[in-house]
Amino acid sequence: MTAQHHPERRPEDYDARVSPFVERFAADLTEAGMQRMAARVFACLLASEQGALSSAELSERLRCSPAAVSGAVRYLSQVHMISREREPGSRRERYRLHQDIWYETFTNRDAFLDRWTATLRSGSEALGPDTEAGRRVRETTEFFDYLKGELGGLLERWRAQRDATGGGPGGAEPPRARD
Amino acid sequence: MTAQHHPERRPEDYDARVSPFVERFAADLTEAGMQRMAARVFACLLASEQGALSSAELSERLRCSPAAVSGAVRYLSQVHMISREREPGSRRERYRLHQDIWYETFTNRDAFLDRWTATLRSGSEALGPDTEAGRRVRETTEFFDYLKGELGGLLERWRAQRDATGGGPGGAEPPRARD
DNA sequence: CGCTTACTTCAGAAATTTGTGAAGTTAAGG
DNA sequence: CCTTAACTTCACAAATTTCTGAAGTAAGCG
Repeated sequence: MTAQHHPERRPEDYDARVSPFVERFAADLTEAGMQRMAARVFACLLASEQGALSSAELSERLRCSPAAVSGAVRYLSQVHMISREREPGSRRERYRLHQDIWYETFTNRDAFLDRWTATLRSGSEALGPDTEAGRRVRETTEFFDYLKGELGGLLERWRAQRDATGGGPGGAEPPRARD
Repeated sequence: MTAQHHPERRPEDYDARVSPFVERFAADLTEAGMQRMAARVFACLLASEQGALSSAELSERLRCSPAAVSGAVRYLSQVHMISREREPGSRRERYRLHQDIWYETFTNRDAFLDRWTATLRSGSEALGPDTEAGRRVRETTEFFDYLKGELGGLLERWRAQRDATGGGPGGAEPPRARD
């Protein structure tokens, strides 16, 4: 019944060494506003050898019901942090972290920023151009606009830097096949 | 009973024009993980003429109990988004948005990033340097380190740009006295 | 074709968060 | 001093979130 097909570390290592990290990082994410189970699933995938696990593997490692996993992965794929793929010739589904997970995730934050700036713009109109409150809200709008504008470049630079470093000696990262 | 000492817009304007904005922006913040009442108080201060309100004013505008305001402002000052000041010769306290609120707020996010990178570093050790999971977690650590490093400069550049713009013609923003 | 596995959905129990009224504390002002 | 205003703290009620077991659906496999 246990999933030992992969050249992963021995299962007992998960509990002893990996689980504490998963739970701690999940707690960090939860504190920052993420749903708890979604955070646990995400952290568990991050710490998995392949960056992908099935529902059964997740519910075993996290000691929670398949139902809880189901809810969490639905959320995570809605916000584009994971993708779901079917193992061919099996009804087992695998939930996989996106390639370039942080690039993806932070890019999707644009949607948040757009909503916020829309709200703020309507607010600055309601307050009027000749009030201090209006000025403050306008400045806030400009801040988030600026942030949005900068974010893209920042992410690109990080990607470039990472790829440059990874290309050095030490064989850290084989240029991952796109599929 | 009503506070009409300030050259604010007429009180009825708050309900009709400002409150919808306050509630909408508060909802945006809540959706992003902020406590609801804290978000409402913050949004209300943002939309206030002076960037500062007393507990009574807040509980009137938000139609909530003084107790709820008390809890929210405690939280907001813990995370350094507002400061509390006493009006001299009065037992009325005012809660004031920090100057440079976004600069401050995002700078304080460093604490979050520090906690995350600490967790991630311990995780990459637990996973070991020769595993794909370890590599992934290490890359994540590096991403957040990079983010932290860039954030300071980004904020400085925004501040510089804003101050430059504000200094132009049109008298948009008098160089705010530090006190 | 049914059997079985793998996942999803749903109703509800449990836990957590949120906000209130009431009582308490502190300090201004007569 | 005593009164009163302004906030805080606390206990509890209400609302919300979170997770589970049970029942349902779909697809591989014999």
